[in-house]
Amino acid sequence: MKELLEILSEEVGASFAAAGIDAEYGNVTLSNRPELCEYQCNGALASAKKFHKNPMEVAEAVAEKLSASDTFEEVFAAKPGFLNMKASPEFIRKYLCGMYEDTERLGAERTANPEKLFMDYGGPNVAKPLHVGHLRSAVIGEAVKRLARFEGNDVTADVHLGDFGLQMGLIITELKERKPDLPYFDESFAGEYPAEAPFTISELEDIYPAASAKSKEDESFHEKALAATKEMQEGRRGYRELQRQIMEISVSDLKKNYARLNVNFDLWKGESDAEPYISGMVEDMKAKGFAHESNGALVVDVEEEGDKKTIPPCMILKSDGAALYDTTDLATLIWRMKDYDPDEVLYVVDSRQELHFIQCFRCAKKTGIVPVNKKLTFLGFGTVNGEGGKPLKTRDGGVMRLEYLISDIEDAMFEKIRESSPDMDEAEAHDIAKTVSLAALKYGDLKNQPSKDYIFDMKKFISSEGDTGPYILYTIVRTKSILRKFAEEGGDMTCVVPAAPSGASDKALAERLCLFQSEVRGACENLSPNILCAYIYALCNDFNHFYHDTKILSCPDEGKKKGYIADVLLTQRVLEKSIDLLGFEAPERM
RNA sequence: GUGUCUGUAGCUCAGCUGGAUAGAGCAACGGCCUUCUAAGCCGUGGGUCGCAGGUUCGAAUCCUGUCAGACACACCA
Repeated sequence: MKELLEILSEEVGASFAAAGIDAEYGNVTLSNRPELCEYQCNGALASAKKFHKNPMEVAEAVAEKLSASDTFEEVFAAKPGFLNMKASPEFIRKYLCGMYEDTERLGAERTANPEKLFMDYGGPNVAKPLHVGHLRSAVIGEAVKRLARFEGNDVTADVHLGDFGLQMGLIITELKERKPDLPYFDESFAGEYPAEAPFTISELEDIYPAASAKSKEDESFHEKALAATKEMQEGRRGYRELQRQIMEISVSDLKKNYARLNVNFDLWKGESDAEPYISGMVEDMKAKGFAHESNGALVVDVEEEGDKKTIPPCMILKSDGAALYDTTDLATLIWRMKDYDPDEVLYVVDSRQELHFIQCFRCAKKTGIVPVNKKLTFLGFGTVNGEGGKPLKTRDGGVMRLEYLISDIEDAMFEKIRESSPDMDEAEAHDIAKTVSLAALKYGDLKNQPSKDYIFDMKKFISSEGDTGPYILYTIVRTKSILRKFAEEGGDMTCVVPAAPSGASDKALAERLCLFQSEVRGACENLSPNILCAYIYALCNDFNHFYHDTKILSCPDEGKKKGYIADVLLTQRVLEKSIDLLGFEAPERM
């Protein structure tokens, strides 16, 4: 189906053309003065300069033309030259029917230009527990992925594990100090390494912070870690085996955590998967003259004309010859291009890494790793702050682990449920707490613009008042409850059909429903799930208003009642489809 | 120091390519449950859109300057 505003714009545009003005001035938007009208067009004002016509006269001429249209119930010109419109109930009914018949996509068309998209989000480091910093990448990335797929794009999602950098050297060095007798450290060892890893996930989680702290104080420890990193990268057998073991243990733990967040990846590749491409890439860059030495390191200049500030060169190898994040990110692009040949690679990463990606992208294009016609996109997100605007920390100032954050919000939600429904079965209350708290967390994050920092306020997130996840879910639960009751009372769902809205609140609801596809498209095109959040919040408001305004099940007029039920059903479908795209779900009751 | 981003109600934020009296939510105050889940709904108060200029019929939105804050500036990722 065409988008509602597109249909209206075309019709208004035709009237502009008939009045001798370019049809594109007929662009229709939602009204910002709902008391006056539902839709407006400012084209007459905008065209005044170019066509040297009195905007008011233009608006009146267009209104005159449109007054005969079945699409509009009312069209009038206002003061300086606004064109104000109301859609006819019959037009709305037809549009709703179109959405209603398409149970899969609710009338939303796929993009006319589907592309092959490769997404890089998540970005956890192996051996380091997930912390709040990983939340946004996962949550935003997952939503963007689902939106892009819904729009008809071919999307591959890669978690891109951090498993090839200094943190591996730190772990190896620390482990060597703790258990020096392990065969991994014996260079002359030629036998089979044990199948069992020499550590558990919780040991690993203890080793990394200890090593990290040590390397900051102890210069020699730091140097050992650097050396170990390089040896691991160069393929020292025992270290590679350790790296593999660390990976294996971490990945199964990470998968659990991401599953808990309802976040899924197609690929569980890591930085280390780029290793086979590194030496060839370096040689190629040298041979073609892109790379040169600078202060002992190997770099590629990426400055371009028009830069407002000097962009530091992209570093390919450190002065000790080891790889670093530029190296693996570039070499990773090699296999992504070779194996997947995407039209676009999209990175959902902390915005503080923007400069790094500018360097990488330029270098990749300059050296031919990525053809110039492909898109490399950086979607940077802001920081999660605590109250007071400083980055969220634990009470003792440490990094907030993601699983604790999730548990805390789940516990708080459970308490809330116990208070409001003391009779509910405890197991069910736990189930619901899980579903609702995840929605609270994800919606609380996604409703913000990705690029902006936001303040994490647990009380606000789990509140069901205002623009929150629980409020959205509560509204969905209401729709389900009505539909359940309708069926229980013997209502026949198969002969329910949308009706022309007859009152103010059902018309407002109906017209909001009609906007579904344009909002989804807007969210997808702008990489902004917050647009969809704002839409479903408005839809929930409209629905709740309608709900309080209307006797639905006890409506004496059978025809009207069927129309109301259709509205409820369509509301439910639109909301559930939307939250599915955002990456969470609703319970049956709450 | 250089660059990027942010500055809208007490708090947290929306405001699309400039358009009609700047919108929500929270908090405050006041109403609404014998009727489909009150985790809801309705209402009241609250703003010189950081500041100063400029562009024009018209600016929160565009331009310049200025103040304040956040972030980034090659061998961590």
